Amino acid sequence: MDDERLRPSERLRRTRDFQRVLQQGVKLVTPLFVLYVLPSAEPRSRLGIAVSRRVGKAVVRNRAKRLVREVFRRHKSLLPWPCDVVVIVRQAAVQASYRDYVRQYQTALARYRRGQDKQREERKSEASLSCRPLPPGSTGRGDRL
RNA sequence: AAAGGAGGCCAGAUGAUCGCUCCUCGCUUUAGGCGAGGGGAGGAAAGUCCGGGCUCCACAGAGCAGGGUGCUGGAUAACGUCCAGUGGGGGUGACCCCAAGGAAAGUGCCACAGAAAACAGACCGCCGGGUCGGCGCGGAGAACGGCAAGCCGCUCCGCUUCCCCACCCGGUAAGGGUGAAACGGUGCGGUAAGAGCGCACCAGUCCCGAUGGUGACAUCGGGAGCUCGGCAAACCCCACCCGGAGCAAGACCAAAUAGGGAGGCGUUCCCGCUUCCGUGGGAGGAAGUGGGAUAAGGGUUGCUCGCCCGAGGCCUCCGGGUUGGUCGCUAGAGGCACGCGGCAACGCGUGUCCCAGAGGAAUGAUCAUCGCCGCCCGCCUGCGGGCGGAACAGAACCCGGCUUACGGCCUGCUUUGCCC
RNA sequence: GCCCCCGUAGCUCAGCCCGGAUAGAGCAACGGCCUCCGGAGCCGUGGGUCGGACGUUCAAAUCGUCUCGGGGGUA
Repeated sequence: MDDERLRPSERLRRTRDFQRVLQQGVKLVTPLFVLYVLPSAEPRSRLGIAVSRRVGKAVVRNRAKRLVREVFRRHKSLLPWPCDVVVIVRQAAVQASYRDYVRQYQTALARYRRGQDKQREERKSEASLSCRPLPPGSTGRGDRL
């Protein structure tokens, strides 16, 4: 998975998709942005970005989106399986550099993987279930708490 | 050198790696993918303050209302923009600024202060005249008071030329603390006092004429004592302009809901054709279809008229579905160069170039080198090394302006200071 | 894209249409009275670039233009 491209099919474009990820995904808060991660049935991970007008002017918002897109594109291997990811950029990200973005993204996804591994082990001990590491939406909703 | 003021230009460059998007070509193909080549933010892309193009609105027609503009001439597709001028104003100057029609069409407002704030009027003042006036003067009286017969206060009568005080009548606007603004200014004459009442000069206004200019206007001459305050970014008047909406305009394709519920209004007439019924043939009737006139109602984004649409139709409310794709979408009032016309804005001609088209929304990230600026160190005063910095800001249908934000460079200009 | 509203004391608002000089009201703040103390009540006090700039006017919170910030409607 050393693919560093970002095709149109790897982007979230529908309001429905955004709503689903925001409601059912795992929320990961960092100083620069808020990540929502939800495992997906699609062959590839998809990215959606939201930047509020309160963050800054058009130039500032566009730059934030580009940096987030770059981080996602360069670090796809951090996701253990295909996921839909929504990134909500916070105001503190205005002054941050590309390196800051990378650092925050890495730590956030490390936290995500640790949480998922723990869940999987619990589930394995309860009952030997499917080998496919693709949790359905119902467990995803439970992950938020 | 320092301040100032005008105009123009640029918006770091090159390369590598990893990406995004569009176009062309080729291969492959189920959407799609791969390869090659090429294009990919701005001077303001911004604010949305104006003006157009373009598209649609069963036509855009008239009047009213509403909005806008406001010296002149030109430029332009158009403008509230630009250019050239006129008239004002500011600055020592280079230069800059001005919503700059009408206040002798009308209405309204001008706080406080002040006599008075707008066809003038008259508080003080000045002047003239008047009075059972006061005051003054003269005479008389004796009741009352002071008191040494007299005299004074007092009472009555008469006079009053002048001066002073009060009041009344009239003249006048020279002077008057005020105020943002006070009914032309100065001087002389004149007068009871005064006043454009008269005269001289000056300032302004209006009228007439001449000359120059397309014109705004300028200059000159003559006349009228005409002196008529300001505010129309107060209402308003005059002249000119404005149909409405906006690319989410609009066109097509696909999908979905299923002709959903409640209330109200109207459910008419004429003509042609076809079929059927009827009949001796007709008249007539029913259904379908095409056209016309209307009704209810609607459109004409404020109102009125007018116009237009309009027969299982229209209006209002509630409920439900879709909220995907393609086109519009970038070749244009286009850029650049040269020539010509014009003071200029700009126009014309020729040649040449094709120069962003996204759609949860592309144009990016990292690194290196060079160039620029600042600081520090070495130091042969030119170079080397290190660190840091590089503004405002991101196309969303397209143009022309305006305004606002902002880094730097260049050109010639003005004033002041110093040196030669 | 189109359209609208707001900005005045620490806070919530008047005043603006139709200009006139001390810009008001309530709450809050501060001081005093009252009370053993506090609250409530009563009396008093301070606090304003009227979002900013330019203009019109004798005079601007008010009128005009530009601008900044905040909020909303609509397809």
